[in-house]
Amino acid sequence: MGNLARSDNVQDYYRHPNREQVACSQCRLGNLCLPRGLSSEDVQRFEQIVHRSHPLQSGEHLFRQGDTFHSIVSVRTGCFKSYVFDCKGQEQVLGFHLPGGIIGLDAIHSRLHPANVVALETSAVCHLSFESLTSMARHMPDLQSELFRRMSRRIGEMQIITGDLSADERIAIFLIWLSERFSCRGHSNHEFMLAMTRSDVASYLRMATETVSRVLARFQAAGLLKVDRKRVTIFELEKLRELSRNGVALEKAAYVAVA
Amino acid sequence: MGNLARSDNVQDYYRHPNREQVACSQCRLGNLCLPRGLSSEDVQRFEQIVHRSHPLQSGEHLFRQGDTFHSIVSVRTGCFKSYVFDCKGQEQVLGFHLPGGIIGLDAIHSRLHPANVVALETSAVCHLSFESLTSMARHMPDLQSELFRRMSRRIGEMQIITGDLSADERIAIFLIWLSERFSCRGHSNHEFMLAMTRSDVASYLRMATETVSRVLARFQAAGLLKVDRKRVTIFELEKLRELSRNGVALEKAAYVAVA
DNA sequence: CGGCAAATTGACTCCACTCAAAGGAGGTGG
DNA sequence: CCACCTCCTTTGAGTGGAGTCAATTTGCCG
Repeated sequence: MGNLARSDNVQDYYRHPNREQVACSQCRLGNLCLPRGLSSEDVQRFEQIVHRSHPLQSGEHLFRQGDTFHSIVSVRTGCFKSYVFDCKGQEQVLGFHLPGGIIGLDAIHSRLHPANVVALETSAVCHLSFESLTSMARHMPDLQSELFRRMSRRIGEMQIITGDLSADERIAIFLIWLSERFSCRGHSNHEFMLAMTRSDVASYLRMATETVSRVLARFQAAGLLKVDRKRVTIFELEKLRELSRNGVALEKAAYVAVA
Repeated sequence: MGNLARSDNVQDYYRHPNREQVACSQCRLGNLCLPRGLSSEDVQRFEQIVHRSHPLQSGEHLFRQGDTFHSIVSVRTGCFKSYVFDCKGQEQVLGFHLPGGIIGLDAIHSRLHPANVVALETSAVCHLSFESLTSMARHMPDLQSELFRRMSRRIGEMQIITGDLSADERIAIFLIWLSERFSCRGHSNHEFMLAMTRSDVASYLRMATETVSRVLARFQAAGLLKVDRKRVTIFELEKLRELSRNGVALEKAAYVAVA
């Protein structure tokens, strides 16, 4: 059984003698994080504005909706979800944040966090004072452009997710997204743990919890993957990728054949 | 009959003796545009990187998908839509760009324009070399933060649109969005022209063209508004706003802060 | 072991899509 | 100026995908 993504957050934390004091230059995130492309000199200056807090336990909130915005947060290990409550009091998941992800880009313009952000498992983060960050960016063109790149990429990503997609497509896209996020951190791209519940996924993908169950069951019946509670094992990554790209729903025959 | 938004693009163009050479300080967009909050000195320096091209006619493309990214574009007058083709060759509308809007924020990270952008009516724009813009931003904190604010706001906006909304809610949100965009430019907030076709709206809101027709007909039957081809007259702005709020709980105030 | 939340499964319902056809509106050319 | 054509829009009828409601089942944790 390979590296399962979920467990390494805690390992990470206790493995390093210095705990929160892991230098950016030593960080396993490497160039997934903001200092990407900076000279080692600049990385050192960058580190001076990094504040590494204690890990958050599952269920602990990083931000609450309405909190004043001071710093953006880079996820080192673990997983977060951001969410709001709609007018009916229903929780609405806006996104998941995995290591390398940056939280708080949506809070800059109003200086208020527009959403709640909660840890879904034990998670470590780095806080970056936004004021320091921007003033530093003025003297580090690479940092400034990395910030722009990040925000731009997020805008592009959201344009895709917004698309008019079937339940099958949404699930496929979501699984591929997870797979790629794990693989670019050196984990298996076909076996991983979901940190979030089915209803988190459902809310994020704007569908009913039951539909998530049913689609996963259908994918499993078709031999694309196996789900055992939180553990997902993908057998046919390429077919899944095709599904996510292609937008063509699986033929019902395909399910029956294997079932 | 009040100021109808659609007609003033052409009027604007021929009204000014200098045509493309309208200075930022004289521009009717005022603080809807990027130089918002800059000192008059800085505005003058800002103007030096502004390139004002001839107006585009309806149907002319500003960018094509895959074009290399050089500059972002501020819409002065008119209306644009950005769109891509999905795997089945279907056009997928990603957004509409009205005066004060900025086009190209999604192209920064890949240095390629991810979408086509076409004028829906005669439209005037200002091109801003992104390289010049960012290097200038390093010496103008207000400009830098305005850039960050813009991108942040866009991310927040998209989180809302992504929501799990009924056809009625989507249409209501769309109409309110238009209304607010027009009113903050000094136009009527209850009577305006749609620059886009029903199927553009449908594609943008991820629904069938027929559904747009039906919902508008239903709103009209309910006395909320009147539609006559492209002209929309809203009678019950508040009820419409209520409808649009029904799905979303994000603090609207944060986002409405002038689009 | 019991209590509880998460997940699954089935039955039924409904909103929005598809298919189809009939009006307009506007543009073009004779 | 009218006839014609094309694209946009509207309206109707029928269908289906995903939601809702409800009943279990499963796993987790004290």
